[in-house]
Amino acid sequence: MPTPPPRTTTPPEPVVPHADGFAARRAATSQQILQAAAQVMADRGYAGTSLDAVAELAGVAKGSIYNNFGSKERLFEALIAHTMDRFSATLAAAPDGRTGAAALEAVVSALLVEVRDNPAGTQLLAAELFRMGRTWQESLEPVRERIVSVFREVIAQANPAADVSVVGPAVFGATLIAGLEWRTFQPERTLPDITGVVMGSVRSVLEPAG
Amino acid sequence: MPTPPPRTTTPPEPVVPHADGFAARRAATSQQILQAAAQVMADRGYAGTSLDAVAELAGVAKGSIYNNFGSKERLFEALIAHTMDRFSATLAAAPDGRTGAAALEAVVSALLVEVRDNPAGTQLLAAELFRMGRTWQESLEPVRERIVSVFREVIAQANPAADVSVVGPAVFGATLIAGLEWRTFQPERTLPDITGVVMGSVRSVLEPAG
DNA sequence: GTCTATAAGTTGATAGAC
DNA sequence: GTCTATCAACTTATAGAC
Repeated sequence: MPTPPPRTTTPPEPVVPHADGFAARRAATSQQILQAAAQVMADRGYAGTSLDAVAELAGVAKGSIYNNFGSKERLFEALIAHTMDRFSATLAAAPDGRTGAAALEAVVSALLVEVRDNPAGTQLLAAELFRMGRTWQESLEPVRERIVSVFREVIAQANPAADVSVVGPAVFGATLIAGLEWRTFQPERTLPDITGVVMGSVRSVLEPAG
Repeated sequence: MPTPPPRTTTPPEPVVPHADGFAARRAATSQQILQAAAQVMADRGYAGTSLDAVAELAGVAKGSIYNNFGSKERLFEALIAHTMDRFSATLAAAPDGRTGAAALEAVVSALLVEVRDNPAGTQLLAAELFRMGRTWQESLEPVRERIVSVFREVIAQANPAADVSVVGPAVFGATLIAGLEWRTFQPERTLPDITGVVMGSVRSVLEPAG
């Protein structure tokens, strides 16, 4: 019986069994936890949110949060990142080739849509974004920057003379606060209606200084 | 955020001062506590703030907080009320007989001054004002209303055709967010400078719709 | 100023899914 | 056989009492 020739290549990697199934299961519970965390944290804030509440709402055990995220802080950071990816992608894609006033209107409208359709994410951002203390500044600053930069850039393109470092945040703030007012107190009004009013309020950013 | 154990005794009455000397002492302690609470809560939020930290920063014993305010929640409510009285009084008084664009500019400038000179109060408002859950809505809604109403009224006076229920919040948001950006990232710029840029951004609210 | 009751973050050990 | 979710115990921080 001839012996097999010596190996000339490295042995095949021990294929991880059921890799896809495990990953899918893990992703599913992570999503449940993130969704629950968004709801609870939007209402109570980071410090006010207990992992017991998140676990109960998500329908998982508290230990699962640690399996998936490692700590409360990292869960929060993942939630911020997740929410921000949504926001940034939506806002950045909104102009979609448009320029000038049409581009700004698309961004304003996109933010209003997020305020309307993603209340938990919007509230989380609004509430935590303004915490300027050292505590969260490092993790939240890039988030704020990504959002504001979309406004800055679309305004700069439409009106190169604009002082975008102040005007950008101003238009962002106008849209955000008007949107919160809309969703909370006048939900019967339509998106084009509110978009038009906000654009009418800030349209002078597209015009020469006066 | 540990929830307080159930009370076994009745809460201490918000003691009515017996004599003027005592009242003055009490008022001084209350002020110190309020000031410390504003600083800590602006950074950490309500739930993230421990009364130990407030007491230490204020230089008083923790028991003094209970003597003066009765509970953490009532301290927070007093802080909100105190901050709001400042804001409302300042904003409402800002027009000082002016009308039209000058009145709006005075209000915008007054809010920017508050953002610059009262950072703790501003941050506390910005962070807690947008918490829409049932938790604080009852105590914070009147606060939001008082601020926004100043903007609504001055705009309505200047331009009766304006849709103030949306435009008011929009101008408030524009000023607040631009002010935060100013204070945090461009503190070297002057108040008239920033006031001018914000007014330039929203000046169309004073003009007929277009 | 000190003490207590308690809530909530964290951590293995274990059962269960794939 | 691995990887994931669960549960109970541990540890710390803290609101409120005295």
